[in-house]
Amino acid sequence: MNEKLLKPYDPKETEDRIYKLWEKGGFFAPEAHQHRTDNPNSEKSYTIVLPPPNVTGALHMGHALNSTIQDILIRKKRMEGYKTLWLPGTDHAGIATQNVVEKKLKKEGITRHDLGKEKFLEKVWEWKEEYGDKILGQLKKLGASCDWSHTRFTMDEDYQKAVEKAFLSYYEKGLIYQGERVINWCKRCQTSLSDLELEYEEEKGNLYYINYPLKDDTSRFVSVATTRPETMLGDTAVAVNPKDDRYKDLIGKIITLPIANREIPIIADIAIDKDFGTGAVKVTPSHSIIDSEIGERHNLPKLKIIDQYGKMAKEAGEEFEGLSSKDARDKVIEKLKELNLLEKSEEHTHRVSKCYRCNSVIEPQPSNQWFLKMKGLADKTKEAIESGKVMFNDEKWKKVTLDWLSNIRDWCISRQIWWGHKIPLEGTDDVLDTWFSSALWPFATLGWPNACTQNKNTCTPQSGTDLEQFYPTQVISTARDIINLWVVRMIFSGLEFMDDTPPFTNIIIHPTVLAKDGRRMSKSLGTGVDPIDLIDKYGADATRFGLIYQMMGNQDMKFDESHLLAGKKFANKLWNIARFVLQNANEKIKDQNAKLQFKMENLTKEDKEILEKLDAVTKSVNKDIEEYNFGQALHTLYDFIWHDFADVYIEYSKSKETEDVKKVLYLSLTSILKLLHPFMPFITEEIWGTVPVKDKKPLIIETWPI
RNA sequence: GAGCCUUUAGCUCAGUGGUAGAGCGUUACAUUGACAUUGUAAAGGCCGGUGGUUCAAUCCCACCAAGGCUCACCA
Repeated sequence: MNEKLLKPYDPKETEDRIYKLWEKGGFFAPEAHQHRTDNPNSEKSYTIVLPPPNVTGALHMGHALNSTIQDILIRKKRMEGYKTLWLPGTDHAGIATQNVVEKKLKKEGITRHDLGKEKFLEKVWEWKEEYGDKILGQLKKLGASCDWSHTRFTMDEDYQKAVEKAFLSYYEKGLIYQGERVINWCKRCQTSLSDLELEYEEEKGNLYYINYPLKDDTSRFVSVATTRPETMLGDTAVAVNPKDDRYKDLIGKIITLPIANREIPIIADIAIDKDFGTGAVKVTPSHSIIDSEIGERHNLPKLKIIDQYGKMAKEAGEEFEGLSSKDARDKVIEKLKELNLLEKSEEHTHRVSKCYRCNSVIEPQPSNQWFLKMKGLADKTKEAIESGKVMFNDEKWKKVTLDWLSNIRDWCISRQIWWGHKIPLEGTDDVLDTWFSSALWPFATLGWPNACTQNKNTCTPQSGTDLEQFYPTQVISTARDIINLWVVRMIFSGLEFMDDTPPFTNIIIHPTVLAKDGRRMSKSLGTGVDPIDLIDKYGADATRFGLIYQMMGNQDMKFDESHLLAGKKFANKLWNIARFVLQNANEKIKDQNAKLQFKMENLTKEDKEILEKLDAVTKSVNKDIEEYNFGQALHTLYDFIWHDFADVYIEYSKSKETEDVKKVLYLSLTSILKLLHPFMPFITEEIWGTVPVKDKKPLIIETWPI
């Protein structure tokens, strides 16, 4: 027996060594299957693109879980003889990365404006080099069998060309347009944001009821309810529902807007809910997206009274100019009280939209931006999902996604930040929404558009290119919070640019890893867990085990470290099982390779039972992995290995040292190692290295036992 | 406001129309023989609440409660 097995298993020493063995052997490359002679899958490719982590920070538990899921799939397919490619990379993450670099500079007392654009971008690139490599290094620690020679970054030179090409292609088709519209504006980041880049928080505030006097009869009022009285300075109408009997006679009448003393009309619009507030709404077309839509329908003038920093603008009136909106609000209320026009105020909880990157309150603003028309692209995407060309692992996401696509607005794709892809047209310094480039990930990473045949609107890949070999991919695995931001956009981008071929067939939305108390894991809450610490403490295999063992169904999981302890114990158990079996494997077995023959009639009841169970376990584990029930597969293996094989059969074998028993032990061990390898790749590879098999290959490229 | 999910042992979770299961934790006993990161055994649950369907409900249905998620232009 190999002397290694006589010592206890040491993950720290083993894991780095094994990982190097795999890398040196070139086993992560798609060609790793070529050593096989009899391989029915040799022509089939199996591709997964890693959701590129942002270069903002470090690996978190979600990455660890997601990478383990993808690694399980890739390792199994590799063992099955497929031409596998797991393509890694990182995302430049526009606003997020610009913000972290700005924060770092702030500690040194400088702003990006002090540095200037060019110098600032140099700093961001330095950051990217440091953190981009770091996070990929952490994936290696976890055992991720990515093909590192295919590593991509969303701002690689080729990738930038792909982004340019995609933009111009939309533009030439008339799908991208520029226009002045009210958009979501982050006054901290000084940029526009798409509807998806907002987060909502409940806030307690007040609902103020203000009396607006009629011009012709100053004794009559229309009472309007608002949470933001200061915006009345920009009102250009009051709107009521056309079916609201209370106001029918007032439609078309004129109101004298208090404080500003402007004349504004009372209009009728179906967007108004009769039952909320007073049923009459002040309309501020410049500072509310809904109001701007009402304004467009009625050709209302726009009055921009709040500037890009959230301060009152000149148009708000001299006495308000320069005030913060809070101060302006206080002042407006004071004035209304003086005028005796504040009818009442009541407590009101409402949802405030905030920037998903810096948490500042969003200030809707009219702004000249670029938009991508969504209707047609959304319809294509819906068709692909409805017809089953792309499938979610859980039906509920299908429904949610289709609903979202049915109510979609045009996508504001321009951002006023410095870090990102420049809009490839003259006359603008804007960059693109970071998700515009992420949307191209499944094909831009594979050589699109250079790998396409010439003179075609859609792409037919040239023979032999990565694009031809590895597109479409088979499965994408990601977190639920980026289904709309990313997954949907990849689908329509694939359909648009790759000849109606969706970028993947299956979508795995994995559980969210929560802290044990059910709260979100986050650094600022102090609830975060660093997967690298866990790997140090338990080993990568045990960390993977702990995560997958807890992943039953698609429920979010409250992360419990005790499962990692179970994984560590299990690794030890496996190590000792191997030690026992290999101590007992005699010379004869060593010569016979893994294909051991039995005479069934000679086997005992116990022999037959364990072999039958092994067969059943092999089949169910295979099926569970194919159906993405990873937790279930691991439970099955755990129970079989520990309780059926070790507790029962190994104990039995001690009293019955026949040739057949040794064969059964040996055969079971080799199958177990193979079945367990996708889940716990390091220890299984290490043990495999000591197993006496003829013409043995590393386990990572051995044959899957079914 | 609409939709969805969860509730089972101290903790994290499986599960089934007919005596309730795992891991971790706890308790007792066992140790030079693959493994104390072990083995054997034990304690521990009116399966969130109330009604209904059924011979029979933790499971199916309705309602309620608590917690969570997603979407939406309620000012």
